[in-house]
Amino acid sequence: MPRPSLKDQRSGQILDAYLTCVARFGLEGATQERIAAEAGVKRPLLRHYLGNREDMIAALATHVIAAFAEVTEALEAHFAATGTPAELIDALFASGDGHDPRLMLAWQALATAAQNDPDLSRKLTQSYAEFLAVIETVLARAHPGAPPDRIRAAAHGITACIQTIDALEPIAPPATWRTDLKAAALTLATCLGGQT
Amino acid sequence: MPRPSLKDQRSGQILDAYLTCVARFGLEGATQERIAAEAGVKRPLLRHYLGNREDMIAALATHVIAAFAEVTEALEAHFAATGTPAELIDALFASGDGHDPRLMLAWQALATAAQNDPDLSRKLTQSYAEFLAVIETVLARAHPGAPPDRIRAAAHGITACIQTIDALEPIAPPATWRTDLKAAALTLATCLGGQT
DNA sequence: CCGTTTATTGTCACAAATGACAAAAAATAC
DNA sequence: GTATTTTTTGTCATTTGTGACAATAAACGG
Repeated sequence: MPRPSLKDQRSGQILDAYLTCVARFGLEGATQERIAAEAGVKRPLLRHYLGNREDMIAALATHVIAAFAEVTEALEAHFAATGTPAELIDALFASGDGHDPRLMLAWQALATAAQNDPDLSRKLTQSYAEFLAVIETVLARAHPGAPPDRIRAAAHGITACIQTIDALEPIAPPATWRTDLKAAALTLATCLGGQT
Repeated sequence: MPRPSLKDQRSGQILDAYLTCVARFGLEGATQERIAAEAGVKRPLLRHYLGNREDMIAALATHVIAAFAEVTEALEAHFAATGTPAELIDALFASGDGHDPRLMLAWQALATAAQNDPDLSRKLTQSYAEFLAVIETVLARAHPGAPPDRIRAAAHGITACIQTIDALEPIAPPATWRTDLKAAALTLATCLGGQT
């Protein structure tokens, strides 16, 4: 019988290196040389496991969207039925926990490249919408009387704070910025009950 | 005497095309071919007016930071001494007004590339901080009793909403998202008075 | 008209990225 | 040990990006 396949393991390893490079250099800056160096393999292996450049981008998009969905599902599992918005915010802003800034940076890079790719654009929009939906669910449960408009707005604002945290990461922002963005998210989450 | 110099005009024209390409393809994806095509000039002109690749990036960074500062100063001139936070939010989210989504996208692209360029990183951080400061000034004037922490947090949240609007632009988000993000910013601006 | 300065175009060489294929090495079943 | 399949490496041509220089065209003052 054949030699045991390392396809899954190697593919994951290369995809992770790809993710790192995209987060650091952007989508066009993530050359095969850099990816191979980051992954610690020879360049032809990239083609062997993930295909040509187009295939690699598609694989990365699938990976990022899947990882995003995983985060979303984990949040839903933990907070959809129980837990306060404050706990949700705590979990979202817990640094290092299960949260990977590379994911959002790669998401942004893909979004930039999606301007001429309606299908990718649609997938990214959907993944973002699903994330929003979970936040809305938690907020709506904590504030039954709040109007849907306010719930939606708060969910968008909270998500924007999270997104901005990761987007600012490359310029090494002052530590207070992180605190302030978390506080802003918390304000949005708790202010729903304060004023109708 | 010499032929009249078009340096300023041409430089501006090329820089604008550069900005467009960076917003669409990212910093590494903005090749000289694309820039020249976008600007409607031959490629060697880029070198003639802006220098080599490194010079071009520096020129773009200067341009983006200057444009950002211009927006900041305009805001300060209009709202620092008078005007409500609600009017500020209205101005910030007025589409097409004087606001150019390419600017924020290029800012992000530069930020991504600034990971190995401490000087650029510092300049970007500073431009962002100055923008924040103006928002804080307006909020503090409207809510004299609010603690500085809350003011800072609100300013960060509002800025995050603006940043996210532009960052989502490439994927052509639903119209409600824009409305919701503006509503979130408005909530942050007005919620300061509601609860101490 | 002439000279000077600038704009504009053309062209070359060099480096980097990518795509594609061939070949060697390794591991497992039989 | 042999065959088979997979991994891994090596190497080529093609394309693209960049840098640098030369040459032409144009505008203005004298």
